[in-house]
Amino acid sequence: MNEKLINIINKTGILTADDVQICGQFFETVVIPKNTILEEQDKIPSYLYFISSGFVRLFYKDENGDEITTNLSSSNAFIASFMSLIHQRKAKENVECITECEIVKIRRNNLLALIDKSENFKQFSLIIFEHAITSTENRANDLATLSAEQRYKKLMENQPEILQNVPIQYIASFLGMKPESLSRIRRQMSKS
Amino acid sequence: MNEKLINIINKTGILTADDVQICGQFFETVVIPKNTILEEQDKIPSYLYFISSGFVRLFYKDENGDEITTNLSSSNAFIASFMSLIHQRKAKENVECITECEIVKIRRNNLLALIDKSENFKQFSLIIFEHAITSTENRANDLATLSAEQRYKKLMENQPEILQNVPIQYIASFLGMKPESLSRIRRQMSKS
DNA sequence: ATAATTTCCTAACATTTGTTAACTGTACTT
DNA sequence: AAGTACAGTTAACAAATGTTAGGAAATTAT
Repeated sequence: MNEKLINIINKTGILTADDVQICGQFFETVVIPKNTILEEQDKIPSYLYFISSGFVRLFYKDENGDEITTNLSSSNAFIASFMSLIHQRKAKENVECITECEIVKIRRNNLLALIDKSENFKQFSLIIFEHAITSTENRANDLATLSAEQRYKKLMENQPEILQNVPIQYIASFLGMKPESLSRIRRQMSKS
Repeated sequence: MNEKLINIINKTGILTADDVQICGQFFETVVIPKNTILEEQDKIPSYLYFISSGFVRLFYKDENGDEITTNLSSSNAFIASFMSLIHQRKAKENVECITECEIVKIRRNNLLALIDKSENFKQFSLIIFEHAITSTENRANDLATLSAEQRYKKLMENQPEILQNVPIQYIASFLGMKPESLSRIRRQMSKS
């Protein structure tokens, strides 16, 4: 199985070597070209994804056709249209590879089987899920309490690799501002 | 058991009459005075709450001691510090009754027992959980894409009862703006 | 009931962010 | 290679929101 995924799993300390062995049967590693849509808005998603390398975003198209980026993730993160994946509902968002990515994926039914089989894996998947929710909560609270500049600075500190590899327009959308505003903020910061 | 809770349960069509019967043993109805903290930030929460009547908020104190309201709920909604309740972790937020409330609550261990016993109840609790997550996602997306005035109008349309019963300062915080800004928006809207 | 405290509103002003439009550079097509 | 589209930047201006300060109204405490 993918080495980075194994590392992440071991870091949690939840899964035994046997558990990891079993997992390996269900995870599949694939290389995905830049700009590929992995899961599509309004369709029922099939996979949970682990990003071994590369950059992935979640986004939805609003009523005006504008793309709203709701999540930016990179190496060692799990990503999916979580709620829709679990409930087998139409996804509210697209999952897209921004760069070429090495992706480790597991089908929903296999994921559920693992969860059902192993208490450890149930715990592990809960943690993945919790990360996703925490990240949404943090985005909401940051948008509610921080200025555009503060939000950008926070992203710089927490996920600097994003700034180097993700188009500015996606970053601006994720941070809840217009690309022109983000441009201005970057320029002003580079002055002082 | 509480009638409103039974109605909500029946609406989903998931639980049988027997299921509801069993639930009744674990849910407890209480009347809570105004301004009571049900669960406290940085402590491990114990209960899942159903609001039979009244208004409840989630809020956290930030590093400056400012209170940030992250959720405003009223009758027929479930509320809790969900992730912390499930994982038995310190809560990131307080759960507070804004008005006098009739609350139906269930202890975490009983909730887990029900989930474990009944596939139906597992499904039901997943739906409760999904609502909570969807509401956080919507808050984030609204904060990212709508102006302060648009956010207020949307709240007016979706939860008008909130405006009559929740202090303006909490509403402003929930909507990610200063109370003075909300005041101005309300005044300007009342003019035209 | 009165006083004290808190909430809400108002207004003037400052700051931030959005809008529009033009321009540059880059990537993609043919 | 030329042409076209797209992404990012810049600047001037407009609009929205924050800040500060003061006062009115409501709530709570004495």
